[in-house]
Amino acid sequence: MNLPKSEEQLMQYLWEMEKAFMKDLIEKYPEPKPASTTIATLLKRLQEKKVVDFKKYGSVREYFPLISKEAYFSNQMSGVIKNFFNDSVSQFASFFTSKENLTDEQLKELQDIVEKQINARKK
Amino acid sequence: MNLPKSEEQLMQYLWEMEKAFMKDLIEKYPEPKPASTTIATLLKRLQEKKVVDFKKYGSVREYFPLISKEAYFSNQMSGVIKNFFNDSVSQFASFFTSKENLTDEQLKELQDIVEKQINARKK
DNA sequence: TTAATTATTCTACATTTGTAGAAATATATT
DNA sequence: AATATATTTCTACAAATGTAGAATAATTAA
Repeated sequence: MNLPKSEEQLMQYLWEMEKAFMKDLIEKYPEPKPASTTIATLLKRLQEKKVVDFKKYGSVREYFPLISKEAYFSNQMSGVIKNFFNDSVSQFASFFTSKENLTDEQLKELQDIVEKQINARKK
Repeated sequence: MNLPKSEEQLMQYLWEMEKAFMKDLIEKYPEPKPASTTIATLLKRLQEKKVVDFKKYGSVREYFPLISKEAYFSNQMSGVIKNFFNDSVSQFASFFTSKENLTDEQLKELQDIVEKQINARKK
């Protein structure tokens, strides 16, 4: 599932809020907000794509995501890694740590994270 | 610069070859190959976008990328990281190491890479 | 040199995406 | 109840994308 930018943006807000009514979503958008019908269209399309659904409270709809940010993100990453690194995660990691503008501090953090992860798996 | 899938695929091949004639590009595509005019169209569009250019050998054109895979990739990553991790690289790294399907081995590799990187920066 | 092959440009057209007005509904407010 | 407000569906339309045929120019092989 590869959503277009505008829909992804909307999903971003929805993931953040977990569930939301139209007006909450509109609020999320920074000025200049898109027309409410634009948001409605996006919601409609996302429903068609089975990415969003809603629960009805009386006649009010509360929208919620059908796929998790994690799943979606993982998928995105897999795509990038496959495309750019021949499916080699370590090749990617190497690139990432060297080229991506990590500060020394962040690099330390990463080291920490990796270590924790390794330990977590040991047991 | 965010290229559509089909153009990105072509760039992928071009990056791999560094420079190429039409026929080399066509060869790269797996069966069933797209029509050659399709590839020509993509090349044209990429030229308009200033992402690809060519050198003329007589009347034969040798195409080459105007932006590096690294630059393009970095940009893609920044976008993903910004979108999904609030611009926090370490948050991304954390997610990456835990959720992404890294094998233990790969994780070790990553540890190694990080360490090397840290050492490389020390001096 | 003539026919076959290759490369390039133009044109075309169906889909998808970005955006939003008009109309219909439902809800809240005076 | 009458009006203003919010929500939703429909319709619309331009731009971007995916794909490729027709026509043309250039190159090669018979």
